[in-house]
Amino acid sequence: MRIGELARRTGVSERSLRYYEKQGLLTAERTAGGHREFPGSAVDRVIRIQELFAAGLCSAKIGQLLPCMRDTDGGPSEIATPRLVADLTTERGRIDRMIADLVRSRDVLDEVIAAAAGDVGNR
Amino acid sequence: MRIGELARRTGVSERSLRYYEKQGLLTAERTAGGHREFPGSAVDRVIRIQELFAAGLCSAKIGQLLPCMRDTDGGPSEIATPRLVADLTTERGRIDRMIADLVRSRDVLDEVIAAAAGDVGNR
DNA sequence: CTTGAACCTGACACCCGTGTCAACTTCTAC
DNA sequence: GTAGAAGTTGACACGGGTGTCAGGTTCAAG
Repeated sequence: MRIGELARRTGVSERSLRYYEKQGLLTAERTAGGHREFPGSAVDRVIRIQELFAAGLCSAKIGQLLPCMRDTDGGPSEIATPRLVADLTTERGRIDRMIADLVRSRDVLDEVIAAAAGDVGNR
Repeated sequence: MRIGELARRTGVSERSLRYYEKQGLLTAERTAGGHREFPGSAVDRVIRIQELFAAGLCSAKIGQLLPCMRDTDGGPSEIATPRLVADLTTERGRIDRMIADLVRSRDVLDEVIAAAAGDVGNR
C-alpha cells in the first residue's frame, strides 16, 4: 500500500512514516516513479513502533529490537545479542518504574476528581 | 531547607527546582540575602511533580492540580473546578492508554528477552 | 576579615519525534 | 493530453523540561 493509506490505517502522519523509514524502522519497495510501496505487515509494525516510542525507547533501540520481534508476517525472528538483552532489560526496568509512576499519578487524579464529585453531592 | 539539600533529597537538579518555582509549582521563602528557603513538605511535593511530569502533564496543568491535592502538610485542599475536572478526566484517559501501551511494550521486551534466554538454554 | 562553598539570575543549547511549508514529480482517471 | 490528487525531498521550527556556563552575591566557618 502507499503512504497515504498506511497513514490512514495507522493514524500516524506521513511525515512520521517517512521518518521511520529513514531510521530503518520500516522498509518499503519503490515504484518506478519513486513512490513508496509498503507491505501489509507495515500496519502492525507501525503500531508497535508507536507503542515503543511511547514507552520511551529511541529509534535506535527500536531499530535493534524490531528484527527480534515475532512479526505478523511470520518472518524468522532474530535472536537478541547479549548486549541487546542487557539494554532491553534496563529498558524494561525503566518501563516498570514508569508504569508505577503512572498508576500513582492516575490515583492522584482520581482522588481530585472524586473530591470534586463528592463536593457536588454535598451541596 | 535550601535548594542544595532539596536537590539531594529528591534527586532533582537545582536547575529544575528553580524552574518549578518559577512555574508556580513550588513556593519558597527567601532569606534576607535572597536565597530560597523551602518548607519540609517540598520534598514530597517535588516527588509528586516529577511523577506528574512523567505522566505527561505540562507544568500548567500540574499548577492547577497541585492546590487540589491532599498535601502532606495537611493544608486545606481546594476543590477542582468543573473545567479542571474535565481536563483531568481527559488526562486520566490518556494515562490509562499510556499504561496499556507500556504494558504491551514490556511484554514485547519480555518476549525478546525470553527468546534470547531460551536460545542460551538450547545450545 | 577572609575564604570557599553554596546560591542567585540570565542566557543559550539540546533532544528528537513531529508539524509544516515549498517546489517539484508521479500517478490516475477522464 | 490534461487536471487534480497523491507522493517526493529538503529545510526550518517547535515544545518544554533540562544541562550548562558566566558573572556576581550570600552564607558560614575560621
